[in-house]
Amino acid sequence: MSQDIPVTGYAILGLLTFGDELTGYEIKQRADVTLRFYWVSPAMSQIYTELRRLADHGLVRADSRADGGRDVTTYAITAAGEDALRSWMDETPAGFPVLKHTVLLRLLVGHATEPQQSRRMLHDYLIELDQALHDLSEVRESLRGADGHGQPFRFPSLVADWGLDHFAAEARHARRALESLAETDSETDSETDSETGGGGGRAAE
Amino acid sequence: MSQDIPVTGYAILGLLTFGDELTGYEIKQRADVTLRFYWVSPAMSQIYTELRRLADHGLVRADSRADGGRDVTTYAITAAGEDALRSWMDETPAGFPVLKHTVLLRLLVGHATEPQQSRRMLHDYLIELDQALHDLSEVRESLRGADGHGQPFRFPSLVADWGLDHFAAEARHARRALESLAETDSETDSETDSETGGGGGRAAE
DNA sequence: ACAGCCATGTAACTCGTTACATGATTAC
DNA sequence: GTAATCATGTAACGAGTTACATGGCTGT
Repeated sequence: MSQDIPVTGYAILGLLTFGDELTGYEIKQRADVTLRFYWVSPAMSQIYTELRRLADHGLVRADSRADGGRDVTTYAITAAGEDALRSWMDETPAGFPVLKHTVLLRLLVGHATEPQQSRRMLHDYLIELDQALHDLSEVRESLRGADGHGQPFRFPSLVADWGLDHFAAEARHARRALESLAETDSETDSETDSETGGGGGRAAE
Repeated sequence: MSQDIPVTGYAILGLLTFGDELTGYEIKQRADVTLRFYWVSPAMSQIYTELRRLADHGLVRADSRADGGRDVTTYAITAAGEDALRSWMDETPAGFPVLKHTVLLRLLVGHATEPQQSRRMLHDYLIELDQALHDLSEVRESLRGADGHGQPFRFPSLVADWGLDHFAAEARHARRALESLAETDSETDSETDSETGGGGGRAAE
């Protein structure tokens, strides 16, 4: 029946379970602050496409009203939508997370360029991680006060904490890799040297 | 010039920097054991498509020879391919990793179904993580002996260690979330006098 | 003999993106 | 008045998937 809904559709459906009626535009904004960390932030056009599909399936109810001179459409999840979401969660396996980690992909073939390029990349990544940690922290703070047991933001808080830890771990890994590459660098001039470089590592920055 | 190559193309190019000439089939196998953890494991058809494109751009050299009754084509990276890979790594920003984490997506909207469903999902995820950790450990072990400074598997080892830590962290997060959900559960029946479904089974680990 | 792996492709299709187009409201 | 934000779409396209098709080689 409603088997042919892509995951992003369920993600949007999920955003609508938090109570409010939202416009496509607002859904995009919510996705930008939360969904983007664990899934993706779909393009506007994709959101409208998906909302159309969900409406066709009766999973959301579209309310168009003229707000002044423009037509604004808000969307709310229907009972059928809640059913569909639940059966998706209960019956289809979640599947293993997919990581499209360009930083790791490049590090994997680090021998294809100068080590300093890998270090630069890791350094850039650390800066971006800092930003992500900052953004996600703000989200997490905004959930406080309603993150208790039966409260509305219990699950989002759980997920935000997971995400914060994840980014912190990424930063640790990036720093560790940087240290390791710093050793490589100071050894570079001494040509092929097979002994383990535990000794005189130099401070990076 | 060669601007229009998707990341997967560079990933394949990267696999070819480790020395051997590979067939499309072999590239798929290598991708299945390494790339899949940090990028994706492309479908066979995608690999052949990409190899065609890389060959058209002169970034790989295709060697077709008749091996018995069948035509087997092996691919090797060219000097132009090495240049292209290096300038991609040096000149284009890596970008923030994209995480398509269906488990977290579902946990985010955990209020849309029974808590036990979220727990089941996390439990399943832990099992899959175990498998991933096992698989990646084997890869990591296979790199030992050539993971030193100037050695061929230095970077893959760095990345494998990163990945192992990443999966270990994921397992920690999943367990923490499970504990948190277990609390929720035990509070649920004492608070409201709703009927308790199954006889108070408490399995934990 | 038959299953399973090796090996290579084509075709149809879907998700999602970028670019383009439109227009109204709000803030400076 | 003009820039930013709100709001909604269409069109072209690209990456990647599944399904299909083919056939040789290898081990039992």
